[in-house]
Amino acid sequence: MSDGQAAGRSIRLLVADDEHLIRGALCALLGLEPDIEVVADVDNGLAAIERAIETRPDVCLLDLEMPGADGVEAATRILATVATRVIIVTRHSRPGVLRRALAARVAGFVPKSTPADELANVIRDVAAGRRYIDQEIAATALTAERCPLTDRELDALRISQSTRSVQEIADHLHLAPGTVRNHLSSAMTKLDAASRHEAAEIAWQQGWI
Amino acid sequence: MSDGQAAGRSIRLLVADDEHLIRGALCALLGLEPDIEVVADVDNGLAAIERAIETRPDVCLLDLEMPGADGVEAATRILATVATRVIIVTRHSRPGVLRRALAARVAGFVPKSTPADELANVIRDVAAGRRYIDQEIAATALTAERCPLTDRELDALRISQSTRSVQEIADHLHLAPGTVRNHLSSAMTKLDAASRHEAAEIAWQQGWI
DNA sequence: GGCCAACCGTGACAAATGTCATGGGCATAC
DNA sequence: GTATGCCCATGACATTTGTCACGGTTGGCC
Repeated sequence: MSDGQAAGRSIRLLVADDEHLIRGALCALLGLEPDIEVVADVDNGLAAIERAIETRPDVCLLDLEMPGADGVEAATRILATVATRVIIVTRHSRPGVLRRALAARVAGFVPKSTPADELANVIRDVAAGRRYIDQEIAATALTAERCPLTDRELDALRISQSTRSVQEIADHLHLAPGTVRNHLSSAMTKLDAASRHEAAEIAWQQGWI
Repeated sequence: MSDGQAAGRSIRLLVADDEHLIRGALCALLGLEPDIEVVADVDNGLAAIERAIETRPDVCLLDLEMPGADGVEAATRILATVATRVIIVTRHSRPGVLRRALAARVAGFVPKSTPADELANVIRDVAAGRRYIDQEIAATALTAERCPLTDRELDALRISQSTRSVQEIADHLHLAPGTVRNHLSSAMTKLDAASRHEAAEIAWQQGWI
């Protein structure tokens, strides 16, 4: 596979973003570029996977925040099946997500604050086989320290996001309530949080859960 | 003021959105419409106010979520100075914000899920002096019951957003801790929340604080 | 006037939450 | 082998949080 577009052939692009306004604008704008052709546009992650398999685009432009499957998950499943390249576009770049994305063999990672004409260049770069990671995001990702939490602490935090009482968390994990409180307390200390909710929030921001 | 654009004159538009990618795309796309001319584009609320005063556009398209001044605040200050019309674009439409927006004499209110070509029509409608409120948002705003919280409950919730302990809230309000807990408890009951944080979150979602 | 409802402020009480000290298991280092 | 360090699990303890019952004030209504 690899470079399917020699000079003269246009880049076949799939666009996935759940906001119609933005997706429509992107499609229209990128479609104007002489060397880019939008072959599919969808509004959720699952549809992105399906259409990518159908249309086999050269490049997939995926929003990170989407219903169905988020950008990284969609990327993983697309790349497992189709010979294509993926660019993730994101609004808030939680450090740690970049790590996940790179692990998923994503070729590009840009924030939505990127100017539109620059995005076209990123698409060309990626289609040509290069990688493009936004400077800013890369810097914060490097600065971001590694996750200091243990497995159990992460488990407890993850469940505490969707649950109200410690007892419920304990039930899920088959642990005594005191143990759960202990893990949560430990996580709170490490993250300098005042409550388990805040700790979970921080861990989420960092992309650890 | 009012209808500055008889047939033949193009609609002069200001676009404010903090995400370059989207703003760029919007400007380019709307600029393609024969009867729309983008005369200014900015990335924050304060700049929107300045440029609106300078360029006196027919219509201002403002993102609700912006640094500096949010869409409604910018709209208020623009409309106090310039004879123009404002359309607010939003991602998550908290009910209650619509109320604020209408009170600020905003002429249009649309979600980002609006297709791009429809947005152009909304701009034309608004420029012609009509109003356009998205059906969906209007419906949820009407469905949304009036705020059941009392003044003190709102005070307590507001402060609890930025503060950690009940004691601090009590200090701010010059009340006994027990009193604050009481107000918060009352609010929690009314909003069916399990913690003051959740109650504050709900009140915020509803646009009450 | 008396009655009623709503809001505010307060402290006593019960439940939940977070902290701490302890012990077991399992690696790696000496 | 022993020692050290880390993670896990647990129960006892103190603090924080939410609930409840009470009294005071205000304003509308008969």
